[in-house]
Amino acid sequence: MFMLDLKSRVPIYEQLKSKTLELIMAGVLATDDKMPSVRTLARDLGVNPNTIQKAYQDMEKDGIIYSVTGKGSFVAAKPQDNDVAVNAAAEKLFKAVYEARLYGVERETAMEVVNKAYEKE
Amino acid sequence: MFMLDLKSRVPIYEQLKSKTLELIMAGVLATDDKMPSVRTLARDLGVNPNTIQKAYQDMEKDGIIYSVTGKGSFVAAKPQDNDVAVNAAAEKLFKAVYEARLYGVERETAMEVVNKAYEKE
Amino acid sequence: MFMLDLKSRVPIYEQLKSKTLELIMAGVLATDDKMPSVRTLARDLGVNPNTIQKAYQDMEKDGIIYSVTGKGSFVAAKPQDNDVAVNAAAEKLFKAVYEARLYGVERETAMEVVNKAYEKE
Amino acid sequence: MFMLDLKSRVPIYEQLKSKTLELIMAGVLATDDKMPSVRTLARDLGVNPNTIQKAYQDMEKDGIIYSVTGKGSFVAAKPQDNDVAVNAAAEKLFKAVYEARLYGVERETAMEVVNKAYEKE
DNA sequence: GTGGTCTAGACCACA
DNA sequence: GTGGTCTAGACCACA
Repeated sequence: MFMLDLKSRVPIYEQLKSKTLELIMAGVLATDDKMPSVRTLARDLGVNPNTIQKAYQDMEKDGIIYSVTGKGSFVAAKPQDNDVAVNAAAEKLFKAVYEARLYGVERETAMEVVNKAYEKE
Repeated sequence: MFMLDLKSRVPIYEQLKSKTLELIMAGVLATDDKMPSVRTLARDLGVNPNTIQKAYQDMEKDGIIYSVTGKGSFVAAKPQDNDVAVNAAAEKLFKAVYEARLYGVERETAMEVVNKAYEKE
Repeated sequence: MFMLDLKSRVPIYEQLKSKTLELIMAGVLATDDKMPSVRTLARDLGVNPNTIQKAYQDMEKDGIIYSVTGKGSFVAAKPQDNDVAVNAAAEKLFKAVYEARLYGVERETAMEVVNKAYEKE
Repeated sequence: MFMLDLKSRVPIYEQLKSKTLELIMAGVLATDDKMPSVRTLARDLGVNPNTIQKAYQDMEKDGIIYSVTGKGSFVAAKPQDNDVAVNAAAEKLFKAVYEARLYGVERETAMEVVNKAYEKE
């Protein structure tokens, strides 16, 4: 379920975050589903538990999962349109577009980039 | 020319980078134009020379300016389409769009964000 | 582990970057391993924290490490062939070879230089 | 003779240096040939005289040309194998190769890069 | 605790 | 004069 590319230059914890988000958006992981424990997932993926821990902490901070002491981590509510997380993502996007513009990326090119990112998969 | 907002939460050196890029894209600063010296600009803006130095070194790494020891700093060529810098900016944009999508930002919202960033000013 | 030559003409922050890269390529530092904190390393090496900070920020820009505010700095994935970083390095190399050629360095001499650089150590 | 690409992101003064070196290595410019004056060349190329001045100063420093006050600039001796300039170029090359190696460029790849740079043209 | 930004200096090589 | 490196601090947000 959480198949990652350990050889990619994308940090493992980033991949895990993306993967989890994908599974949530696709409906595979539903609200309040239990996430695998840090140790279990670390063993299954063959990576350092600290790495998993970091991804979980990041996701908790981003409101993607929540943890209950002694019970584990669980999937939080699916991001909705006026969620804090979605707005933060839109804000980040705005900065990226603005900087791309400064570096000479044309509006049309930016639009193509958006389309490419949404068509993929 | 390099008016900055010293009270902004945006780091001074980031503001200086953006401002310089804007001036270059607007044609106010042309290729090989001399930039003010680190010390001069620091004095004029009322900030520490190290802060200006950091901005200049960042810009040199990004290929925005080049510096000649003992002579000063100069404007590098304006970024062109197909340029390394422009492509890197487009690449960064793609990642930002992709992540925004993962967080549930709709394609239409992304489009609006792009338009907003290009309309400004 | 990070033994540096403080008396060398090579800047301390450059030495630290090279050393870190060497440790990563040698497998001593693995992906997601925690780097010593800026202050800890500064104390251990007997240099100013700003100097370490500069090295760390350079390395983060180059994709060698990544830092999480409040948590620390971590080793990014080992550069792979076809990586952006590796390609950028090859690009830089091409320019250096081309310029050396312009200055009258013969092909054989260039080859020797390459062998010398790869034999060392 | 000194046709440059004013739209390239390579600094004009760098292009002028490279072009001059090429012309010298190709035998088009011979030792003690007079270089065009800074003002003449600036007018012919349609660039700022400061840019030409910078290129000339760099080339004089590198021993590619020499200037006689009141008479102008002249082509210096063609770089020979044990020239200071050639050795400096080889030294620069060594550093570039070493850094490329650190970033994960394989020896074979480095060799290919060398061959590509020498085959071109 | 962690990294990120900034001030206020010093000294260096290069021209 | 110019940029480049470095020391010795301070204060900030984030966890």
